[in-house]
Amino acid sequence: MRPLRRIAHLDMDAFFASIELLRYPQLKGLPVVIGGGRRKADEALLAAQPARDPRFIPVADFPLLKDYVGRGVITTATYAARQFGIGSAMGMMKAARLCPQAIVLPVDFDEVRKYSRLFKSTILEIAPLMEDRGVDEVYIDFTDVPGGQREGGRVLARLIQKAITEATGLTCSVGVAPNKLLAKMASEFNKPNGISIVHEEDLQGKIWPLTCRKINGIGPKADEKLATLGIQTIGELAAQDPSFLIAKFGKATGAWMHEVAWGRDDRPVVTSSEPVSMSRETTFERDLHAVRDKAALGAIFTELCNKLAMDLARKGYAAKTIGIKLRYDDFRIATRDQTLDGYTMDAKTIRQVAGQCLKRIPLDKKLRLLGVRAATLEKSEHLSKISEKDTFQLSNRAADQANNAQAAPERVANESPGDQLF
DNA sequence: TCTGGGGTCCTAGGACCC
DNA sequence: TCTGGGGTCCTAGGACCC
Repeated sequence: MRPLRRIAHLDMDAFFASIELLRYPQLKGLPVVIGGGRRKADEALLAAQPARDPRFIPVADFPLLKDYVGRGVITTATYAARQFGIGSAMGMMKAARLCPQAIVLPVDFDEVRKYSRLFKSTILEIAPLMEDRGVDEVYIDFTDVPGGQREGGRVLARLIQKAITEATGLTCSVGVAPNKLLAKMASEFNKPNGISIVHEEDLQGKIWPLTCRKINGIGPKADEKLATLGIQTIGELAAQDPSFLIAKFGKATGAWMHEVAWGRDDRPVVTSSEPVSMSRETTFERDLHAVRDKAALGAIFTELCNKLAMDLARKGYAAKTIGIKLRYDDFRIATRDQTLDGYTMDAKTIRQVAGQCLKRIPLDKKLRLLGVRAATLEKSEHLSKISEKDTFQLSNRAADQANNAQAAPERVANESPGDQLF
């Protein structure tokens, strides 16, 4: 008889912050927030107050550092900091208001990577089918692993949780359920350091009372739209006619909503996947203008292209599509991209094509972010040797499209800042 | 006092081809 | 000559996630 499908979702508790608490045990129990990992901001943090332990800076002192780190966000907050309403992705300045005494630490990416590898390798020694969902999160297929069926998966979950804590000194939360959708929700039931088991028959009792927002894939927009339709909980969503949801949200999304509300999800645990795109982007310390800050922007742009080329080379990929992204001072985002005839991983080529993309965007408003993206990737060893010249010739179609874009009415002929800049 | 950086997937329209 | 339908590629934007 085929065993029941048991899928686990595991995520590390307050990962970035917990790593720092291991290093500085004297901070245990205190509100601590971790910065957003902007290199300039981290350097400023470390340099700010050499008289004290330079890393222990209360967030209240952040306004003094505003010129350097004012645009930072929080990656993780300790549970003590969360008591004050501080959470991930919150701006540093807002955190400073909510809890002025909270200690701010910069992200130590080397440490994060080290612990990430450690907890994943610990899992793999016990359960081979693991899907990577980021530095601090995985799905695990328990179905055929010894202990994976005992007590609905609790026995194996306990074993893995214990092994991770022994290997890393950190805690994690685990949910085990018939599929990824329910496992992800279950892992949130008992944080931190918890285990939750969900069975198919728990749908009505444990899942339907939750708000729709708890579904992985329903974000703020969909949640708001559901609310305007009078649908708050997953149970209310399940009660809707599929055709109603399809009429409101479109064929794919509407049908999907109905399925997940009934706890149905047959996505497999995927142990490896090919990247779809790679990108580099940066938010400037102050908003920049295409004309007035031409030199600074140009240097940043070239740097991003160089880094992207290095990323491609390091990971062994070449790209056929090069694109750019920018964010205006009003937070609106614009993107442009261009597909080449061949593949490239060359920094100069990337810079040139990205520069042409930039020329197709109106640059009248100030910018706060610039990014460069490589897509339509291919493993570079799969590619036959193509001469560099050929790789960046635009296809006729791409060239036509670029020309059409240049002729577009929103573009100010000849006087576009893009022309002056590039 | 706002709001990082790196991703994935979906939609929709137009070009182009059969 | 007119008309239509399907399939694929390309581009832009947006929602969502970690």
